[in-house]
Amino acid sequence: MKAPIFALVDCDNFFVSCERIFRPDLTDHPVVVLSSNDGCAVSRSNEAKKLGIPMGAPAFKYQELFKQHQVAKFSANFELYGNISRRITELLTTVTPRIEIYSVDESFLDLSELPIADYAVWGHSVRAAILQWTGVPVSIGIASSKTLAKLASNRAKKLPELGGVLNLINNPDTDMYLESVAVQDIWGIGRQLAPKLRAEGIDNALKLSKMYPKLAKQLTGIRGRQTVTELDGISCFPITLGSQRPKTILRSRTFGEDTNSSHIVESALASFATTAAFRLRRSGQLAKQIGIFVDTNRFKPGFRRWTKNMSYRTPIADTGQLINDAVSMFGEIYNTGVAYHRAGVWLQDFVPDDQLQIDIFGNTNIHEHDTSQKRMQAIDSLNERYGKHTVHYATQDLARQWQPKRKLCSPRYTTDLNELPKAKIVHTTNK
DNA sequence: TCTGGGGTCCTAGGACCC
DNA sequence: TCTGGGGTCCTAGGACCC
Repeated sequence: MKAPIFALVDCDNFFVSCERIFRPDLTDHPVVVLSSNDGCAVSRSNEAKKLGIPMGAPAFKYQELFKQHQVAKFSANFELYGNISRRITELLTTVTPRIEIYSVDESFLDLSELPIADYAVWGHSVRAAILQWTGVPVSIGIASSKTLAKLASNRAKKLPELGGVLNLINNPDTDMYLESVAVQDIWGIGRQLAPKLRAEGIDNALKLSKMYPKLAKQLTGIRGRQTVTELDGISCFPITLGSQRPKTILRSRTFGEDTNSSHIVESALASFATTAAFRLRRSGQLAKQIGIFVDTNRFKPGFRRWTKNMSYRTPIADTGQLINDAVSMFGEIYNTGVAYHRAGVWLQDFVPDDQLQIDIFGNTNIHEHDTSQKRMQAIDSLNERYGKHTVHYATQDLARQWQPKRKLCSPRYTTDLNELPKAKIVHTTNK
């Protein structure tokens, strides 16, 4: 077996880059993409970063700066980003089928078995192909472990002279690159572990790579020890091929406005249960547990959260049943005096939908289960064919007022025929 | 006035059992 | 008032990620 070699392909400022595909006028211009309710900056162009807008910056605190520098703002348009993301991973799949889609904007590739003479040259050609075919700039890191590949792509992003690609395989400058990465910027080292390590005098990746594994385990737990080993060039985290089935599914939103209306909250919960159940069915699973939560505003004094959950003897994926249970659980905790700010539905404790166990007390109603499965299949295929909300449950319609605000949303350029980009034909005449 | 959403894995401690 | 030791399983919460 050959020594493992990984590439991490990481899109630059992904959401901003997606918006720029259709707005070339915004190249070199500061751009931010805002979260739900246009609340926080969740993606920033390099120009916006230079203005000092941090990740997660609350938009209302930066309005002045936005105005002063004419920062272009967009509400997050996940249909667009999801579509661009799929185009990129399809392209990468033609490079090698041994790919792990790590997130919407990052994929690991296993290069061990590929006949590549020069990894840096290979990286630059992949980068150029993605830019040409999708318009999205990426950074590529190549190394013998995932953690080092992450670190390499981070350097490739930050150091312009690298042209977006850094290979650390047999690279004599590896120690220099490790030394230039602060301990809190290492994959797997977060807000809690970084100060602990700094207190031990370990403030960069090179020092961490030389830490005694025993001490690392003691100080940072098993994952921290593995991170140390990975930085030392020995792979601990293998590539995960194929699509993984989720272990929990959560759907939640902050409301457009706080509300104390039970109808509005019920309508929101019904929508969350619907999308969660659809995701559950698409993953080929049934759930044994459903839970709900409702929150007040966490930034206001007296913040509170209420939760409720229930288990099913026979696991289900039936939207109607899940809506019913979500709404009735809310009925048990509803309080007319509360300003509800946010709510959510989660599903967990899954089993594959082809392995329904008959419980020993004879409580499993196979007939009801089969009827439900067929009903759901019919609804899903109608909605796939004729559009998302063709068939839905009435509870969702009781009130739509809970929906978050998205005042600055770009068109769904690539996924809705009515919102295609318009081309302007310019006639030129030769004299 | 205005502060996102969706995940995974690990660990400590309690419940329970022998 | 004293009243073992060890194992497993489960769960809540912590820490991390994008």
